[in-house]
Amino acid sequence: MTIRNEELAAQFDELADLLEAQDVEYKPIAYRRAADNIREYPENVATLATQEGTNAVERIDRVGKAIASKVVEYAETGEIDELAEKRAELPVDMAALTSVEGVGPKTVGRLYEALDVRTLDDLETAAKNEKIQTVSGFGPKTESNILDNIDFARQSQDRQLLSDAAPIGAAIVDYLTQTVAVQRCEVAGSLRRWRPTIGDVDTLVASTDPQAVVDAFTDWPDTGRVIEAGTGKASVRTNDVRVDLRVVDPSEFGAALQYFTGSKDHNVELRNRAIERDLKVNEYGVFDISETDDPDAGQRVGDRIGGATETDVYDALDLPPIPPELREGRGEIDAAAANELPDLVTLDAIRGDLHLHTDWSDGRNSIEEMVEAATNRGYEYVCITDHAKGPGMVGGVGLTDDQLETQLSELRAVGDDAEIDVFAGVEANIGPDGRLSVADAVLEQLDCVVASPHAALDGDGTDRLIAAAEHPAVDIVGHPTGRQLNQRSGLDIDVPALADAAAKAGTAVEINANPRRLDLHGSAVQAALEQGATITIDTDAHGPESYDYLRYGVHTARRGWAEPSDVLTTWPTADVRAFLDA
DNA sequence: GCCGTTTTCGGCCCGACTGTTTTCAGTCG
Ligand SMILES: Nc1nc2c(ncn2[C@H]2C[C@H](O)[C@@H](COP(=O)(O)OP(=O)(O)OP(=O)(O)O)O2)c(=O)[nH]1
Ligand SMILES: [Mg+2]
Ligand SMILES: [Mg+2]
Ligand SMILES: [Zn+2]
Repeated sequence: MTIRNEELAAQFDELADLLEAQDVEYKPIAYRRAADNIREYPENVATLATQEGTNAVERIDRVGKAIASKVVEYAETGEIDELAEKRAELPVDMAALTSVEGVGPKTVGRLYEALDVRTLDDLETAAKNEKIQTVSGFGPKTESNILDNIDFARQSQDRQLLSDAAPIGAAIVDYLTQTVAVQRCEVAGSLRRWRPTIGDVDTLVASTDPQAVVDAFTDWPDTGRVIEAGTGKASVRTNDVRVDLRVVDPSEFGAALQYFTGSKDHNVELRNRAIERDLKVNEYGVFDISETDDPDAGQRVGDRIGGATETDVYDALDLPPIPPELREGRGEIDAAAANELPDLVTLDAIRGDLHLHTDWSDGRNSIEEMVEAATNRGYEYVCITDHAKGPGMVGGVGLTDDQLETQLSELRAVGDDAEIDVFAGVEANIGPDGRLSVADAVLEQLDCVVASPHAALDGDGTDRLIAAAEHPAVDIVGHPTGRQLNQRSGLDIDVPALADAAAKAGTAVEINANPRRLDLHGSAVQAALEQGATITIDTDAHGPESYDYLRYGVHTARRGWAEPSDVLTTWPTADVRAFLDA
């Protein structure tokens, strides 16, 4: 069983926390940055470590010799010596304890030393028995806050789906916009960057009366508990999610929007670029501090260069504006500096959808209804790809080879009457051995074959998917990992290897736009494009209303640096037909 | 521990809020 990047990253996050508890400087940050990059790496890092050694691992940004050798150590032995030592010195359930709001590594360290607190249960007992307030530096408020927050920490803390968080963001923006003191209000954070999952809803307001805005915010009918409420910043929890608010003066809105949109890594990189230029960037603006004695003297020291708009901020750093979807600290600042930012794909550029279901399998509508809805959306073509029979098809919904041939004639008949082009396709299952659930003789008659995994979604899927991508009849590898957000992580894939094979075989790799999937995700798309792969954005709609998933797919493509020409479904019908025929 | 179109050593983003403290540490964004 391979070690997932997530598991590997968690080791370094824990080591970071243990070191921070011991007042070690800088290393915790170094380990966390490395952990973040390992987590996002488009190949399995443990496999890389075993097969190619430390040099290959050191290619990961922020991973140097020391961390690379620890990666190899973990991949080979399942343990990291230094981590084991630190755990012995501080034998606590670090992840659980720090999941309590307001409890960080230092608190964990001190409560272990003073009260032998190792687990959430220990923490609860200590708080209930009023032991925590006896520790110096802690008081009754800290103790009761901890007690209040323990129950929440015990619940699973899933991130919200983008599609669930978006309406919450719209609701709070709507509410705040009606507040008199609010001049402008925008969603920021991961929601503005279209991350597939959202930790909290970040909202930015421009106002000259911050207190009034914070008051309105905590009075919001959806507000459950107020986590904190200061003069220009507040956080609350609704039933579903945490909502953060930041309020700034209208003249500072751009700098604040830049700050609050993030990502954190992007902000740090941007601010470092500022330092190189004797500038300071914060959420209030860009400041020239070359003539300033003490740049740390306050938030607005130096000569203000700008900050009314986001473009001001980037401009002051000699950069073109960077679209929010790119702001993940994955090379976008270097690309911007070199004027090599991609010309990102847009919703308008999409001309069709190549992965759709009807009531011939598990869809809710007829072929005609799906085609009509696509026509009304202004599409130039669709491809109907009902499930073929096979593993993972619940209740035997899939079509047999005979049924597929029957449906093919039906699709041709509908196509003859339709205003748009109707391609005949199928969604075939990719078995664990890479074989498809439909006979080659049937596949060859169809215009477009989507091959995708539906069962046995554990472990490494690279060989399996490459086998499918190289099948002569296959045109698209659909939802490649098979992940379901918050449910299952799906197959582990060496994305560059899959993309390379797909590019050579003339097979497209899908971004499945269903917001429960978003598969491939942004950084995988970026890796795939680097190998020259063609991407297709499909909704996998099982009814006309699901065509609206498209926007999640398009923004995921943008997160993967995709330009229109990279995306098959922006191509005109004739070019798509040529791609499918080839 | 990591990193480098001024560096292979000397820096490492910057600020708000809370609770505890009598001036700041910890946590979080
Ligand atoms: N400069 C700087 N900005 C930060 C830092 N932490 C957070 N931010 C900014 C960038 C983030 O996108 C923004 C909102 O913070 P969040 O913790 O909500 O992160 P974000 O929304 O990106 O992800 P999330 O889905 O909420 O986990 O605040 C930091 O340490 N330094
Ligand atoms: Mg957020
Ligand atoms: Mg936030
Ligand atoms: Zn499907």
